[in-house]
Amino acid sequence: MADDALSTTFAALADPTRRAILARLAGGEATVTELAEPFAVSLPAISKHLKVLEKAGLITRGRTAQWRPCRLEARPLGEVADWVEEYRRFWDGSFDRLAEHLRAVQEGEAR
Amino acid sequence: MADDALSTTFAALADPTRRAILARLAGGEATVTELAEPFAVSLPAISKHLKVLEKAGLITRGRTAQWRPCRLEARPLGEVADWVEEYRRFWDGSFDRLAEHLRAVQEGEAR
DNA sequence: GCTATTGTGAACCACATCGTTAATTAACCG
DNA sequence: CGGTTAATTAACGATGTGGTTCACAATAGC
Repeated sequence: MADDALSTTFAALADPTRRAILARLAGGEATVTELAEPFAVSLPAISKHLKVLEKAGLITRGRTAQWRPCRLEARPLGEVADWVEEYRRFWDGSFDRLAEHLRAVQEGEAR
Repeated sequence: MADDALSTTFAALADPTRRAILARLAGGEATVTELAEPFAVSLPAISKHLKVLEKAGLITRGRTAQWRPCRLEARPLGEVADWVEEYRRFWDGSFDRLAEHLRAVQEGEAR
């Protein structure tokens, strides 16, 4: 995988388990076992997912006794939002209609 | 890789070459050789990237003589935008300040 | 029909990813 | 100290990714 920040973030988000973990953390901090509870995978698997999320800067982990509470860190999501926003005009309708209008005009000229 | 639509889209975006291809296509249709020109990789490598983008629904390909012009299809990006928007309150500042306020209040009560 | 251009397919390699089980670290508690 | 709980590390396997080179299909144009 490419090692630039945006690629790392997108790669971290390309997994439903990891996105579900983020959704859970949006409701507040949670420990690893709490996060693992809804999934039919082993604890080490969850631990690996958390490491991916941490490397992407999407979570941080504290340390309270033997628990390692995870917190959501959404700044990288802000960068994703900024990136995708550049393309908004291509999907929000107005551009499609404009493009079709332009194509129609062009065909008219060709005739 | 997971096979749900959102995961496929995120995975397709987790590569700077593919994002650059999308950026190029935002300026209009282009052929495979045109798209390959800025990159120091072989044509088959670009062909594979295009296949990934096509499977994610991010591009469509026409067929004019021996050229296969590519077009940007941004609808999946709209889904990405919708997904990330759910988390906006976690990075746009106001929430951080609110959270800190709540923590401060809680500490006050604990004293 | 021959040749050049455009693009894909097949086969292969190096390496990353996602999962497992078993062992290990770290901390609490009686 | 000994036992329990929480979580990570290590080692392994299956599969996917991204790149290569070489061969091939499809079309244009002489």
